[in-house]
Amino acid sequence: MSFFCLFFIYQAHPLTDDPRPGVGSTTHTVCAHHIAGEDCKFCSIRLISVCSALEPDEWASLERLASDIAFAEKMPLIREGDDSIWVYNVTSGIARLVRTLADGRRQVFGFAMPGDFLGLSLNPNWSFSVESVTPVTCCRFSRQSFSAFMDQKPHLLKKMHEFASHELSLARDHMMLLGRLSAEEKIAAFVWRMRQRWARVEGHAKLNVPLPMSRQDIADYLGLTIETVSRTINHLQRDRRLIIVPGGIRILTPNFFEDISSE
Amino acid sequence: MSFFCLFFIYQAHPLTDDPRPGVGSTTHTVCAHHIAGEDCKFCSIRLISVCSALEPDEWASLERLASDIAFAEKMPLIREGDDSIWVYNVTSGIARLVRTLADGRRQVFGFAMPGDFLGLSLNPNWSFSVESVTPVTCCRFSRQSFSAFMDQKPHLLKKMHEFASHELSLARDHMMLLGRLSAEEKIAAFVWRMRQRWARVEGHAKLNVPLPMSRQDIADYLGLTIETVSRTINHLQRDRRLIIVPGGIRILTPNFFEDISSE
DNA sequence: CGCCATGTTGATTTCTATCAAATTGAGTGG
DNA sequence: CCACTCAATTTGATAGAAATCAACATGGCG
Repeated sequence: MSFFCLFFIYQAHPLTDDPRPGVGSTTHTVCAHHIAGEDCKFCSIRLISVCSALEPDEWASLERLASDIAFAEKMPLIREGDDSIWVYNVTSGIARLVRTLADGRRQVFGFAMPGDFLGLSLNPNWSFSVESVTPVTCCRFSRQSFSAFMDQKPHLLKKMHEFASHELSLARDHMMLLGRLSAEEKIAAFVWRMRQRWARVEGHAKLNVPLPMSRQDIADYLGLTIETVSRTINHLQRDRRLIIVPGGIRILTPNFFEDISSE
Repeated sequence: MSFFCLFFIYQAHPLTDDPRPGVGSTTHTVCAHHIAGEDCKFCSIRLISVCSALEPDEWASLERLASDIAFAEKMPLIREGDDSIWVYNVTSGIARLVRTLADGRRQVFGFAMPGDFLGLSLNPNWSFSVESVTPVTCCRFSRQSFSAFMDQKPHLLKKMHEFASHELSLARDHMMLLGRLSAEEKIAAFVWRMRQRWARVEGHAKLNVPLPMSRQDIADYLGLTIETVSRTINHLQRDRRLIIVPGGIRILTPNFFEDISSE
């Protein structure tokens, strides 16, 4: 097993291209931090990521292709249109998948969380951007070598297909939300979805739901404006459905959220 | 090669459950028509479907698993929640992928056209309904046997993954449309998308774009109401962007549509 | 302590939905 | 072949939900 322990400062740009006022232009200059690869068998997401398809003895060969990389918050991991040199397994933190139109209108497709794979399609370039919301760490592979590895491991390909199918299913849920739900329903479904998503990362569901993304991110995810998001969340608080807490919300009436999400 | 030529009348129900007035309750009683399987090498979609992954000598073994099935227009191929006994390759016609909420709100996820595969995820049950818009013919496989066949053919699995990835990409385009485009932009993008989709089926793009689905289907696809769809299309006609023709529209200013779709 | 980003609240506008009615058009039977 | 029927579509008037425009509040951080 070859471990390269050089601490390489990966040059990249903070998020400065956003045309909306007040977005971007942080003082960070260090975006990504390439650190030593860790042993798969100590990996916290090995059981929930695509790697779960592999047998312990196969991890060794995958490790040889992997390197760990860390991103500060609000940094671009991937830019829409870029060649996809790398694919990523998110090991910690949250990133948003986003596309922006020429006039600045933005749509967030989803939030990548630990265990999620970026590059499921193995396409030669990216059709969306990925930006860290919190600090993010990833296990990174070159697309070429990961693809070649996959060709030798049909069970890994099968797992990738399962992940892509699951994403497709979530995408359809989201189309339903965007096309047919009211602002209140969108917020309620979002809160419930985040609760379930955290449960899968943490192993158990809680009524405290961390929402590390900004109101703008939530708005762009739900096809709303920041004002409507703020108003709706505060309205739900006034109705005693939830309480706004630092860094997220606390659900008071789980049934209300569950019913809206499943109807 | 075993060909079963019995003409079996498959019992199924017309679309009668739709809560909206005037939808459903056709006089058809014959839904699906199980007809003799055809030879893959004469199949019109062999080059654009998942079957394109297979070598000519592999078609023979796939044929043994396949049977052709025909549906009249406005018939259910698949009901949301059903066990997925079968998976389908659409060989002709158009079907809509749709989900309906308890209160009747509907979202159309997309339109399946010749070459499209229904059941990419190979999940044991369906998370959406599929209903024929025009008469539809499919090449049908039992999910179990298709899945087993796929396990023997990694290149077929890879093709399935490519198709799922492509669907995911289209799903993201559609999230952008639903979340951030205006009614006029939605209609224009839809028209352009249908034009491109026909081009892939027919091999060449035309300015005449057949739209066999109803205004209601278009509305439910775009997250609009039927009235807004009608008004917007007629507004585009008044602006000399297109002409409404029987069964579809004719594009007059391709650039206008292309620009809106790609911005 | 004050600055700037982020979030909240209020007033008003706008786009699309809703409600309502008229028109078209495809299919049916006389 | 043509009148009739019913569904589908179009058009018009009005309502309503969310966007927009505009302050104002909060809060983290130097």
